[in-house]
Amino acid sequence: MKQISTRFSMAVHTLSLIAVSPNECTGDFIAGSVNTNPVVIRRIMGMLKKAGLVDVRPGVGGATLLKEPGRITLLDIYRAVDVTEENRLFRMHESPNMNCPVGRNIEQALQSELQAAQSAMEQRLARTTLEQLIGTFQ
Amino acid sequence: MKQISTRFSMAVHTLSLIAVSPNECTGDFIAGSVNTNPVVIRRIMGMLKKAGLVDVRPGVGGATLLKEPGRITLLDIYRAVDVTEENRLFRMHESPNMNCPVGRNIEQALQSELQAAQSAMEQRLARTTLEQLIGTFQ
DNA sequence: AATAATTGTAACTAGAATGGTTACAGCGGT
DNA sequence: ACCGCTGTAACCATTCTAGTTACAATTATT
Repeated sequence: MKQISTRFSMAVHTLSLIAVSPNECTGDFIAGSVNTNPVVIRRIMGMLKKAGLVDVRPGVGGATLLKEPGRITLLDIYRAVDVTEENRLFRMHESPNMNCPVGRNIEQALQSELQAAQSAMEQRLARTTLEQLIGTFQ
Repeated sequence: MKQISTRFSMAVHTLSLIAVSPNECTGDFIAGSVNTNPVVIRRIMGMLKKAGLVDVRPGVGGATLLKEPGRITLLDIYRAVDVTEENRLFRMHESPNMNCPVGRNIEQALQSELQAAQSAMEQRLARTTLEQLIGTFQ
């Protein structure tokens, strides 16, 4: 990956819409605001539903938040849309040469640093709630 | 992207090798330790060279660090291997609907949060030097 | 009961990134 | 001149992305 998928920003956009205008939020309406295909939104809604963030009404349409906007963080959304593999931002090359002192030790040494960096990013995401985000422009 | 390319971890591995055993560090030798194809290492070395981190000797072979290991951070290496597009970790969906209050404002509001999260990660990478990393297993 | 709007998925597509591979030209000591 | 190395170009299979078409299932309304 060169960049984290737009699924994440679309999901934030989607939840913001549901929070701001709880009625009228059908997949097509959201797709119109996000400017993408409705199916893309439905896929994202499915992930948000699976994560317990929203309830989607089949047939009649529309969605509601299952948690208050003040209790949904950007990290919750990030995790919901499954944007990284196995919750690891950094991928490491596999099976380095164990006969080499560097090859033997690099994996563990680097892994903990990468994990720390990933955590720093995630904890920053966790500090912002949907409510705060909406508050900046509503 | 599901994950940040192994180019980064391979580059860290490569520089660690050069720091630890300044002689013998030909592309083939490094590739043997990393366990990949020599061309992959040569490509990475080209990027590290372009970033001013190493000097590679064509013809004769081998590479040397252009900065002390204590002055090369993981962030320097991360930046050198060009692992994200335009230095943006998060990609955002484009051209949301400007007729919608959310669509009109989400970009700027979210962008600053994402930038903050990215910075948190990068600053954590900047805190670790090659010297520290090598120190943990040498 | 029929209708219409909506959700939930499956299947397919074009485009791009990844990591590996072969091939070969150019460099530079010996 | 030789030999080993670097620097690239070209190509490949695989995977992810985001969009698209299609259609079955759901549910309020008529």
